[in-house]
Amino acid sequence: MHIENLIKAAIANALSTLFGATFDHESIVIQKTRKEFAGDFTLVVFPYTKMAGTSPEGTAEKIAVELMRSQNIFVGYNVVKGFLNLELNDKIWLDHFINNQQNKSYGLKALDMSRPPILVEYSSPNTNKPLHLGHVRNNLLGYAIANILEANGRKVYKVNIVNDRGIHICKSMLAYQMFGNSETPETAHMKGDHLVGKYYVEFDKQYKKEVAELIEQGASKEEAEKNAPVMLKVQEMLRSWEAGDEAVINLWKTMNDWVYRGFDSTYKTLGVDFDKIYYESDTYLIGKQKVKQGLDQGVFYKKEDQSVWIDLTAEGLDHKVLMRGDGTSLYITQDIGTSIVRHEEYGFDKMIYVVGNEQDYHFKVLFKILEKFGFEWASGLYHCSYGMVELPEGKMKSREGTVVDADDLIDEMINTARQTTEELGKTDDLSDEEKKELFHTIGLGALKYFILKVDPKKKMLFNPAESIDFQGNTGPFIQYTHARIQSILRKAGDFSSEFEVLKFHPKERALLKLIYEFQEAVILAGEQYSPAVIANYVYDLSKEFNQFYHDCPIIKEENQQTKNFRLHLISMVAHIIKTSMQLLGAKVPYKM
RNA sequence: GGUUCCGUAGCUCAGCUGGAUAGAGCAACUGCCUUCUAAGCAGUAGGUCAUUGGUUCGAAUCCAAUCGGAAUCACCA
Repeated sequence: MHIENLIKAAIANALSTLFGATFDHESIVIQKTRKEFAGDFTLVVFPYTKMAGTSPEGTAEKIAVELMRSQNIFVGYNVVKGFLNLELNDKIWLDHFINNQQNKSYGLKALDMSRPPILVEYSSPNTNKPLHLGHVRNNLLGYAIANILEANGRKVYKVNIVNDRGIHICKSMLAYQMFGNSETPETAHMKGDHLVGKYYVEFDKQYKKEVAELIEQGASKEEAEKNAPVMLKVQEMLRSWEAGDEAVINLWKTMNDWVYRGFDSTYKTLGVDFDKIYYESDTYLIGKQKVKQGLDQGVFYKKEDQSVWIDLTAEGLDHKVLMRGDGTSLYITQDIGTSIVRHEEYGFDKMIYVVGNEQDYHFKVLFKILEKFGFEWASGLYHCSYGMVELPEGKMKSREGTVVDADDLIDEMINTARQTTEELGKTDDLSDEEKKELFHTIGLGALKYFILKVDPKKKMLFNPAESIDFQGNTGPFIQYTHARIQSILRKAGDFSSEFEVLKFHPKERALLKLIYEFQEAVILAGEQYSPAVIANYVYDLSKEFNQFYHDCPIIKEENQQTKNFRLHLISMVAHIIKTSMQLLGAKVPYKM
């Protein structure tokens, strides 16, 4: 950061000298010079042509001459139309490198515990079926965003809200009662979440069958859907649950436990975790309480049928129902309660909800409601709205069986990593244990990078065939680059900390610049809640390293000073690659 | 229908608050491994930045309209 400030200050001074008026550093806009031109930073001079009273070229020339006269951070310049390309003194790059190369937390800010924490809510599964590709994007985004915010110096707590109650889980429970024959994950040899998911599908099958039968007997579609025996039974079951019926509650606990064990295993292989897990069955009552309180405060109003509403028409939104006529709670009821509880527990000044963009409206309403309650912290709520994951054949539909299961997907990635690695045969000397770990690292690295490299806000297309590609702009490419550097460092053994460089190779300079830019990438990623910024950065860095590797000898370099410098340079590149991948929640191998 | 988001190479994506000749990867074609890991590097080809207007020294980027796509507008989550 400081290099840019240095340059801006120099330019501001030059402008003042030339044109009299005072210039604020902030008002100076410089950009990186495009690589087809000589130079490091570029000043666009069009804004100053009027003041200079001459052509863009003339203006640029004037500014350049003054800059060259007044300071020594630039060693050269060239003017192309209205663009002044400035060449920085190599010493500036070198100093930045030397000052930071030993810093293990380069690019990361120290935690500032004097500020309130940030909460990041992600994952938020329903407990009636296993996790799928959509949840994978959610989990990877949430985990990475939490890392990135922490890298920007903020204490972050990762929280999860599990939607463990409601009609969806009752459907699985009912189907299990009907067809389950008391099987368990152990006897069925299935992960608990998959077993419960199986009965969710069973319910739907049975329901469709009954609806079809009723229609055949002369019922209308609506009647059939409303009166199908399993539908009536499942509603009955939900009422029993709310009434605390012991048998129902026990079954609910048992099946949810199966699901949690399944989720835990998926979370573990995925490498994500939480500081606190909230359960809807605990928080929905608090939400109801708050809604009643809001009613007393006059923030909400009640209709004749006893349902509770809020009027948001003045805010450009609509009327929104907050509690059913029969007093039961809705999704938003629970969210109101949960946010208040969380603020009491953590005193956060910011809470990020990582939730798909299909819920944009929901969060607008939620934030507005909390604002109307008068909570100051409501202004710190942010919906990190990400796009849906689509398959080449279109949207995933659980009922049509087109979902990509998270566990299957992970297995497939790890398998492909194994196959590819074994074909290349570079790691035959690793132990079985090491190989297992390596395949996991590469498979998940590929998956995570593939998903995180696209801007969260955009919907993304997941093509199974392409996602398992390990060449080009992929996780394994970046991991490979890291392994390559480590291999060189192993071969180099100990090397002197002394080095001196008189003139950089263009590829060396390019790497030094990218090293400098890492700090900016971390900041930008934090501001935009976008792991993609880090992903794109680390890809550029890896690509640049591979070019350098191709063009410049390292161990074989004869000049000892240059060789030492290059070894230090690539150590730092490797460290930044590792750090970047860690921010994304991915690991790097030392050999692959 | 109302609101919101999106439209960049055959495909998947970059392109930061407006700046130079719009960049990568995949797919296609062509070179480079007795030399630090070829999961690499280099090259060829591929574009009316959906369309039309507007704002200005300058627009893929900002504004408007049109076309195309998606989400949402439930006493679902």
